[in-house]
Amino acid sequence: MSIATARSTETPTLAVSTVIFTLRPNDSGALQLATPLVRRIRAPFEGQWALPGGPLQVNEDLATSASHTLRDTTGLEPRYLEQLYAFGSVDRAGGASAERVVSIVYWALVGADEAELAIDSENVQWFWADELPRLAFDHNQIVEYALGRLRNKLEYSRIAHVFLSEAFTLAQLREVYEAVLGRELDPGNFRRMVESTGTVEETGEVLAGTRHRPPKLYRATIQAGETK
Amino acid sequence: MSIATARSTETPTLAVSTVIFTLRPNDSGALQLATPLVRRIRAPFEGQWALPGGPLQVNEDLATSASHTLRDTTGLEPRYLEQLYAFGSVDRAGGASAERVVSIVYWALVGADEAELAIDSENVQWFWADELPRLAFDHNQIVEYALGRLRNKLEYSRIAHVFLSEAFTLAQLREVYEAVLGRELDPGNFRRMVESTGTVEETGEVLAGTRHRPPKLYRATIQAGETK
DNA sequence: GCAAAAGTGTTTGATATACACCCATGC
DNA sequence: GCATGGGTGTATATCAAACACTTTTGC
Repeated sequence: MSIATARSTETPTLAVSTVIFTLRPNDSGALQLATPLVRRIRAPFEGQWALPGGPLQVNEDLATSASHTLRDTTGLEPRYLEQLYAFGSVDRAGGASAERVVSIVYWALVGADEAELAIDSENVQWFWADELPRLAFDHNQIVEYALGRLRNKLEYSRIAHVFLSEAFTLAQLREVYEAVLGRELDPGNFRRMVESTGTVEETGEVLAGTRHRPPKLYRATIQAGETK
Repeated sequence: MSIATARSTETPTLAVSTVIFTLRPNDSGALQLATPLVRRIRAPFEGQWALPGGPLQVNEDLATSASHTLRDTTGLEPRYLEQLYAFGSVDRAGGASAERVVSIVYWALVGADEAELAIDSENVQWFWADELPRLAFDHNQIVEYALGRLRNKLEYSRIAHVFLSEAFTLAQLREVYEAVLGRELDPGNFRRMVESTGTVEETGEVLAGTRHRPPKLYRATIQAGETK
């Protein structure tokens, strides 16, 4: 299992990383999942892209640390934040590092509207979540795992609206589902599904300016944003 | 949030703990969930019961550490082992400790047959999972969380058979479900549910010695035991 | 034969899907 | 008026729960 040969009395280092998702329109105008990565500026994996994160401070809670990272790298606030998994294989650096690092990974969602304001710099760039380059450490696997969790969670819980602004049409909400799940949904059935769960309520307003019948606007009903 | 006042450059300590479940017949003969706890022999929470666990060794994988703990405290091997959650609130010791400890918690299942051989000593005792005393740290919450995960997992995955020995009757399997979920299930519907999932197959044998029609024996079909 | 659990069959209701259709607006 | 997506209605399939019934053993 382990390829580590050096033994020491040192304890493993603890880091917190965050997989951040948002939705952005791609070239053909459809929404697509995007995630920000940071370029590593030192060994191991120097120059390669990696998940944003850093060592856990003694006086900082895990979720707080994840939020911090998000703010520091993108300038954004998470609309949703949840612990994903703790990754700690002895050989997860693939032999590229002597140091043992255990990463507690969170995953976060930010609004599509806010995400447009996100910082893009030489060392922070957004990628399409399904077209990532080869990342440092085991970070490709981690993103895959987070994607699976997001898709799964979308189906049994009701977090889709966090991608949207406060008021939205059901067509917009459906577009979120379709982008995340990667398949088309029947508008009629989708409407019934959403209405039956009681997660949205009408605002009373409609969205004007479309070429056709103006759709009703909805808002999300009160629902706990997770942190644990 | 935090009640910590001291700041230091120290890094948080990393520990791995394990919530261990098995099924044991209670006084009325019905199966009930039991879990082993260890008595703390030093501050904080000296003398109180706590989850088995210990600091993570630099050259040890997370799941391996959890297995180790299980073996050391009970003498048993896990039949199922999965990461539960990383608990790391700054104040999770409730002010009783100056040290910051982040615990990566696993949950494990051991067979009811094996569990009878488990060690019971002055400092290791088995408790009914729903009648625990007040535990050290936030361990009561952790066990509750693990219980929820077990019940949930039982319904959508097929891990119930790990409590049983290799060959079992459907009535025994149903008894496991009933004990974990805490409600009775229709024998006929239960049979169909199990058969439709294809998780069991007939051994060809029947169980003799009952007062009535001898039930068929089944074994679990090949299925991945998780570790990640 | 009778009791008791094993095992089978049938009915019913809830829910998801497919798809036909009407509605309201901009042009 | 007509194109277009918004929104509603309805038939069908699938599946879970309830429950009646038959089978096979020990006594």
